[in-house]
Amino acid sequence: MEWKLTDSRPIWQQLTEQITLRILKGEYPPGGRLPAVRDLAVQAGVNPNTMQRAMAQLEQDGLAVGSRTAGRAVTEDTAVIQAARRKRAREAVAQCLQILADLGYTREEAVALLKEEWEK
Amino acid sequence: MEWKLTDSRPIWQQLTEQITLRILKGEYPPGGRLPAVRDLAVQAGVNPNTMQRAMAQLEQDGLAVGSRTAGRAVTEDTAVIQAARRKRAREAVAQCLQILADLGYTREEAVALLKEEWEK
DNA sequence: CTTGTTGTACTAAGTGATTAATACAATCGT
DNA sequence: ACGATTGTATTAATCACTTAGTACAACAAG
Repeated sequence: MEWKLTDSRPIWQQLTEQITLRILKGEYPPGGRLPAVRDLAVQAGVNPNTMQRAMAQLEQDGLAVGSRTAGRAVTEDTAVIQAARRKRAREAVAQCLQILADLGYTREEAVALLKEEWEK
Repeated sequence: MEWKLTDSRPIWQQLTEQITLRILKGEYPPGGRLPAVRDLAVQAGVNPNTMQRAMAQLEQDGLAVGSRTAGRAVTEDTAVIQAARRKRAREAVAQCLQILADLGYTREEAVALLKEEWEK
């Protein structure tokens, strides 16, 4: 389990995104229990407080539910998970197309570039 | 001239990216002079020091050249500009495809999503 | 030559992110 | 009942980013 903390953005945001990704991929299945905050913090090499903040964001997004002392679990609401998955995919595509448009790429150039990168 | 400073990343990085974009689009033509650091800072509503840091990054990227007292200009090397343009486009596409792959999208689903978003 | 503009440098202060080190209450397993 | 684990809260310290204010040397234009 790898943790990539390369951006110059707040670490807790990056942690939230990566845990979210694991939920969306099903690596953390719906209803399944999440590792303890302390364990996750050790794995990621960050302070427990930072991981705590990432988990709080996860709950606010509705992807995780916290029971006071029995640990944290992924939501059982698969609709929420699927909606988040589609949203993330759409955002990624929209951002990419926005950048290409900003750079003045025509539709043909963009399609060509997409096909080219797809092969890698 | 709009300046979007919305991310939680360092402002100078965002400034560098947006000035870079203007160079890549040709809004700041090769060899053309760039506005003074102080003027740009006022336009963007940031401290001159912050804009200064953004410009230093531009020079390090080879997109701008600074003469000690006659202001700063865009590089005349169009090859550098075009290379940066292609690099940015490739990175955008690669990142998008990476996210889609992480989310478990098949090639068909990805193509469908791309076509769908393209229409907007 | 004088004046204004330019890039650059410097210090000080404020803010947010992160780390560190604890501490506490609630619950689960034994 | 008891100990271990869990989420949560608190306080302080450190660090990077940002702002503010000022200053200086080099060059252009008058």
